[in-house]
Amino acid sequence: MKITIKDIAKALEISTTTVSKAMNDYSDIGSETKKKVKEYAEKIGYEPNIHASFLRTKKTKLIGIVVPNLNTNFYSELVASLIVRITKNGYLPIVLNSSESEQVEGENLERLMRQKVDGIFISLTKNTTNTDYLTKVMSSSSSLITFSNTSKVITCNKVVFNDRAIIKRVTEYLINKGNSKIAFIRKSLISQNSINQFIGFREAHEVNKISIDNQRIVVSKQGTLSEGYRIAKELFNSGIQIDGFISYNDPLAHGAMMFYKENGSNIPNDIRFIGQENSMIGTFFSPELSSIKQNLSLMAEKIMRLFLEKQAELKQKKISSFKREEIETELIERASSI
Amino acid sequence: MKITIKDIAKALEISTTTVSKAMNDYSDIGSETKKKVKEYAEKIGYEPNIHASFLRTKKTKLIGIVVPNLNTNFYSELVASLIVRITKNGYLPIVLNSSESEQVEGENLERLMRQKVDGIFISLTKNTTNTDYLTKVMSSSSSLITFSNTSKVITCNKVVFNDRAIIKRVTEYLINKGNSKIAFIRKSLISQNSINQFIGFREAHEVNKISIDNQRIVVSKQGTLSEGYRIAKELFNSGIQIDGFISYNDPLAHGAMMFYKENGSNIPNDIRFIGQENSMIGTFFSPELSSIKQNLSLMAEKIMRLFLEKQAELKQKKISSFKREEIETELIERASSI
DNA sequence: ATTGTATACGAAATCGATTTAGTTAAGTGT
DNA sequence: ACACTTAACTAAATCGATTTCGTATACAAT
Repeated sequence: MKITIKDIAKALEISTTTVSKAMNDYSDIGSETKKKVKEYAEKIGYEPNIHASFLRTKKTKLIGIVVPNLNTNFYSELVASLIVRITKNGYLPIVLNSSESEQVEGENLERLMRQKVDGIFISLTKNTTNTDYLTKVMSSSSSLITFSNTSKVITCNKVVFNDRAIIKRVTEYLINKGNSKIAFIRKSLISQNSINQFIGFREAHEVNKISIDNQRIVVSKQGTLSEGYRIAKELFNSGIQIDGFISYNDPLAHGAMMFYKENGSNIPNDIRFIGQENSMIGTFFSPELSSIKQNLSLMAEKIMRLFLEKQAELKQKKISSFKREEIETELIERASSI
Repeated sequence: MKITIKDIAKALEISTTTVSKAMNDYSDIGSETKKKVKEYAEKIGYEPNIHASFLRTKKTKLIGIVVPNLNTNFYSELVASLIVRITKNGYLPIVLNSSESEQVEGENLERLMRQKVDGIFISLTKNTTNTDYLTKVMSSSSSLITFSNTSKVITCNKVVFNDRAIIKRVTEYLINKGNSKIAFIRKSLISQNSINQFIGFREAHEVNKISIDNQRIVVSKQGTLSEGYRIAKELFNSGIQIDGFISYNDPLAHGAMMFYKENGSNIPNDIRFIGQENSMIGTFFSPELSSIKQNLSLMAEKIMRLFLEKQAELKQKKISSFKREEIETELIERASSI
């Protein structure tokens, strides 16, 4: 029941060449013929075979998405947002999950290159240091865009949040409220994402001539409510005083807030809390959690736009430079930090 | 830089036919030759071009996944689990999200058929009534497996949880504890998933000769913490008494529990609460929430196994019947229902 | 009348594999 | 010595598009 250009050619008594050219709007086909071909194609429900055309065009209309952990609100929402853009533009997304494993990440990139996808959108795991696979992608025919968590080492298109700037701003916001013993919970010591945030944290302290106590800098892998609670408890039991708390997501801040609340601390007067990702949970329990809101939809939009620009440039054989786009984020101020 | 069978043929001074057959373990190629070909292919890093071989084999090694809402813990975890199985078996997943829209769901199925994926794994939206697209898939060459939320109307492979049985069991569990005014929060009135759960709920009442008050049956679309809270508040303000609460996820139960707690109810003595999906949040706040735990990893495993069996049968041109696999779930009993 | 130039179309090669239908050479049985 | 297998290999067709290189016609310019 499959319909090919041959069927159209036969029915319209023209050559397959003409059919193909008509469908692809070649300039050497008359407008009458184009119309006839397209109308008949539509009528009999002809769909060009993507795999056959790949042989000549080298285009698959496939885009690979690789994320470190799909099973998080952040990435599942971002991926969902990307999927909408990708399909709207006539592409199809192959979604792969690295499960925070650098090795799986490498395997995923290999799989995508083997499939000859037109583009790869990747956010690196928090452990990734080896960029060999990325370099391999760069020298392949798929165009690469790294997002959210990228790498300084590789030169390619990047779309990131203003990690350094927002954390600097938020830290100064706390400092201006009189806080000087701020705990900072980071995702990893390696990921660029986390490094940038920490630089912002440090700059805010330097500008205000406040010293940072490394004991208040904690790395949390799980990033869960209960880990937030545990971290707070450990800080408290070790006698490390804090009057501010900034973490890389909301559950951590929430868990920590629970502990201090149970411990009789007055929030926000004794300790101010700021999370990230602005999740639902933050608004439901009292006091409501201040949080840094990232516009995931906008990030998806910029990634897609960058990709489409790149494709257009490739078509015109322009040599394009690489862009690094930084997306503004904002602090949603709530009771936990007022 | 691309390596084809021609390169191997030339280097080894044999025909491309022999190379192809050697790579695919045809029986009319000598074992010596096979070894030589495979070793050389490995050495120069040959990868067969998937799109070229599609032209003859009609196999893409692509599987489509369609879920109603990727941006939920349930589906993002299930999809992540499916991705692992799919890639482990040499396939690649195209993930699409229907955003609970029947129309988008139809478009997604069309896209996947156009791409000629080998299989489609789909969980229907809660509004889906039209199964025309599914029928179209069934008559296409992609094998279809519906999971989690499927349809009674269509005949195809199905993998579902024991929705009816578990809700019946859980309802009777509450009835046996003396509860007779149980609220039941369902996802939709249409989805098979939700219908099955409601049937279980009703059966438990019938067996125990307890009548159901329809005012305690609520449909919640959002399924969020705040909606759970709102629903509880509305029940309370309407003077509808309840002594039990079963919902289709955890946030709903949690939100409702918050309201009744604030209202001075003693949990679990006055009201018992049971959620579903056994999410982290349930264990963190007091009282801990009882929840029905679904084994998503097992579901992913069964879906993949069913697909691989089907592929094997297709290869042998066996005509296979359709299976409906039901996966056991369990109640994780915690303080909210003891 | 001749040359030039668009305009509209098509034959055949091509992409990179698989598969059909042989072919060749060696071995087997009588 | 003959027909008959069997094993190992290959030329050519094929899948369904795109693209290159021509060709034919009509019309304008010289």
